[in-house]
Amino acid sequence: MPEGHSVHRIARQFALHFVGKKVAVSSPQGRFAGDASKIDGRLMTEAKAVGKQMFLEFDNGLWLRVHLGIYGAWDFAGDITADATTASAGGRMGQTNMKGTILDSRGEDSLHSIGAPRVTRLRMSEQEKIEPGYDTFPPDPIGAVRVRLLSEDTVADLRGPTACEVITPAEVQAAIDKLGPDPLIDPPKRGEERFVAAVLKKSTPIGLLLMDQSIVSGIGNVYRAELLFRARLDPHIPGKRLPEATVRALWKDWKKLLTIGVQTGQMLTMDGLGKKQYEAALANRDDRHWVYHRTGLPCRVCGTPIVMEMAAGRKLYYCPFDQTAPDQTAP
DNA sequence: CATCGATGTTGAG
DNA sequence: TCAACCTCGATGG
Repeated sequence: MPEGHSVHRIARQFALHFVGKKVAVSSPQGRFAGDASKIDGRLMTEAKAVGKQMFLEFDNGLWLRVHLGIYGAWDFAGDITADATTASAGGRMGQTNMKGTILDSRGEDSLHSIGAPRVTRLRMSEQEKIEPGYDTFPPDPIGAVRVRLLSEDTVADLRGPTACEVITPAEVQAAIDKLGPDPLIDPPKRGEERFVAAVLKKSTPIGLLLMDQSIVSGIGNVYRAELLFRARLDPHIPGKRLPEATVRALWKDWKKLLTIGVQTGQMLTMDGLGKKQYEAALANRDDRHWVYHRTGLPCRVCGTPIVMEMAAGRKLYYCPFDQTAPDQTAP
């Protein structure tokens, strides 16, 4: 479920609260027990995200590779500073807070404790939310926890990942080499050039290319639909038929949306709106996108009903009126 | 309470 | 092309 922005935020959580600490690694559920012993008790030395994958390095040179897939999630607890969560305060998390069950570890309502250093329990997947607290540290694992990473004052539980394995540096490099550029990882110029070159050589429709992690990293079904609408681009156009300028603009827009996503923890794709509409988008998840999940609803620009069609097993949403072939003669 | 579907990927056929 | 993976919120009875 998480697209690239979530994974970067999760990596940041590890960088802030685990890197530099000795980590006890276990597998309460059991399925990771063999690999857990390879890194159990080591110091975590680095945390980084590339696209939808995260890599955690330990001081014996081994890495933990995690891909959350469609249901994976991390639960953090302990000395997790409010830092990583404040940016979401206006959105989804605000709603959670308003249910009234959220207390930080000092027993104060999180909404009214700006600057408070701790929250009780933070779940990070495609959404982020604060969950009810616990009595003793570390808290008991909730559900089937594949991996538990426990430092002296923080804990992270992983459940439902598509991929979770301990690998060597060479294998990390191989995994990254299979991925297309990530705007937050690749050097700016080089990332754009890689993307443009890859797209312009493919006869595959751009709607599929944007979802191909070997072409560009981190885009999922929401960002795909929204990027194409923002570009007013027909998803069916083959990559090689697009003007180069259009492809460059797509890359720049992805970099922009990803940056916003990492900053806010939300997929804000209607950033050009006025203040009033923008706040409505923040408040209502159903009112947040141009075309995603809006089958049959009127296009926000022209009123034409939004179309949904299946493409490679995923739902593709677009406006059949506004999203057209780009003008080949444009500069 | 049962069922469905999801912001993903892999591998079998 | 499609099922499997494995979890959980949304939906309907």
